[in-house]
Amino acid sequence: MTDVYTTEKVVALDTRARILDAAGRVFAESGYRGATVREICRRAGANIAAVNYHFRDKRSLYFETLRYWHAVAFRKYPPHVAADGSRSPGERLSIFITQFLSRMLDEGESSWFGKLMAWEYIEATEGLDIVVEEAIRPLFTLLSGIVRELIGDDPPAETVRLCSTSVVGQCLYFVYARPVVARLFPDGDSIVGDKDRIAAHIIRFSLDAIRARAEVKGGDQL
Amino acid sequence: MTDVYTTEKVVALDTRARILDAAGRVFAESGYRGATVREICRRAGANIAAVNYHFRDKRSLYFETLRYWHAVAFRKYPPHVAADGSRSPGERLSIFITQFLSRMLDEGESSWFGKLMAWEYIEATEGLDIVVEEAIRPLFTLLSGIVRELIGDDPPAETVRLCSTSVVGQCLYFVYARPVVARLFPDGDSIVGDKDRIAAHIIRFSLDAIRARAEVKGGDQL
DNA sequence: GACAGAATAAAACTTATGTTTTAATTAGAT
DNA sequence: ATCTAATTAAAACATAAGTTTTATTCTGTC
Repeated sequence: MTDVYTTEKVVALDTRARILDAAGRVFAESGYRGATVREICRRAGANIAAVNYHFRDKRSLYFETLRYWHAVAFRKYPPHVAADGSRSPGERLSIFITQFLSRMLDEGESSWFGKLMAWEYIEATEGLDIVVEEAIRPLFTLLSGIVRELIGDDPPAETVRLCSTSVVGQCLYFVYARPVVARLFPDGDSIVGDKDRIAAHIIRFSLDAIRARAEVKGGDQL
Repeated sequence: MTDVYTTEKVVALDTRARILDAAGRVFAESGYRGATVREICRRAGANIAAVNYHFRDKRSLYFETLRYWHAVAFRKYPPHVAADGSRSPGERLSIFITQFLSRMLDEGESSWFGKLMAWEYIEATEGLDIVVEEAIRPLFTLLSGIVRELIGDDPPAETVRLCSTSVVGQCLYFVYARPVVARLFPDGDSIVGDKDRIAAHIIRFSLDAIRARAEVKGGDQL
């Protein structure tokens, strides 16, 4: 019976894996509400009933999708790179911002979880609590540490929170607002889609703002 | 016949106006897709068929709602206040940011159009082109002028664009990300909802970043 | 007071979508 | 080779939402 079970599982994984793959793609594109079970199954080459059979329902499929692609994304973009103590805080902020943008803007499946996360920001589902605790909070804590160090001299927690939020807000804007930005600057030289230029700007803008905070603090103390 | 017509119009406006009011509220709360005709009519105390009778369909009702509440919002928050030439660029940026946040975060109907605009950023409808041209572009142009003046010395258009975008991005983040921020900092002292503290932070962060850009430019020239 | 047209209301219709049922098929064990 | 359990497929079902139809009520005019 046990052997049978494993062998059967392999067969099941074929369809199950194809659905998880298609679900990652479709949920990333359209969000939870916008995605349809029919579209996921169509792309997976599976029958509609397969979602019920392998995952119970759309909601559970979504949770499984979050879990699965979270693992994939964090293998590709390990956050500890931005925590590398041998680098300066400024370098670490650069790495963080570049990685944070890549997570959401890259082509292909490595960015699916980042896109799911971006969707949760603006269209929260029941999965938000898990996403916050397992993905957003760790990243935000990492970012806060970098910001705290950049300001120096044990700044107030609220200052750190707000500056970190400004960094995240700028990044997310470039992910969400692409249709608007594309219309504002329809000429070809629009920055939309040029991840490197976007990253370079956010890094510079944020570093300047945070360092100014540090300088003022020093000035106050003199 | 003409007299009859005006009198009839008054009667029609009763229901029509109530629907327009309810539509502003519901579309602002839930966005175009999330809003339902049934809910709008329920709140308006009108029959479902009234939408078809007075506005043809949901899409046209939405366009009318945009048009109507756009006028209301710009009466309440005239953008020219942030263009007042007698004020310093820094003051004008403060006014712009405060107004921009108020447009979206205020209680009541004066913020409905701002919320509709915020929805268009993340869930574009066919109305986006109109919203961009009639509401977003004028504001962005105003903001760009302030930023250009803050940097000084005729900065590259792309620099102005990017810095302006950073300002807008920070503002919008605080509107969208409230569920996430509320979970990140569940303790009472969360900044969510404290519009004034949010505004003060964004003003400071942005002014510091933009002024740093100005200083470097000056430094380059020496 | 009766009539015409506008406005409202009730109900049905249509489509999209998640879910479930039931039948057919497939794979492995004996 | 046959049987059992797992898997897949087809179809039906249920619900929600936009739209439309039809009947009723209301308003102002003659």
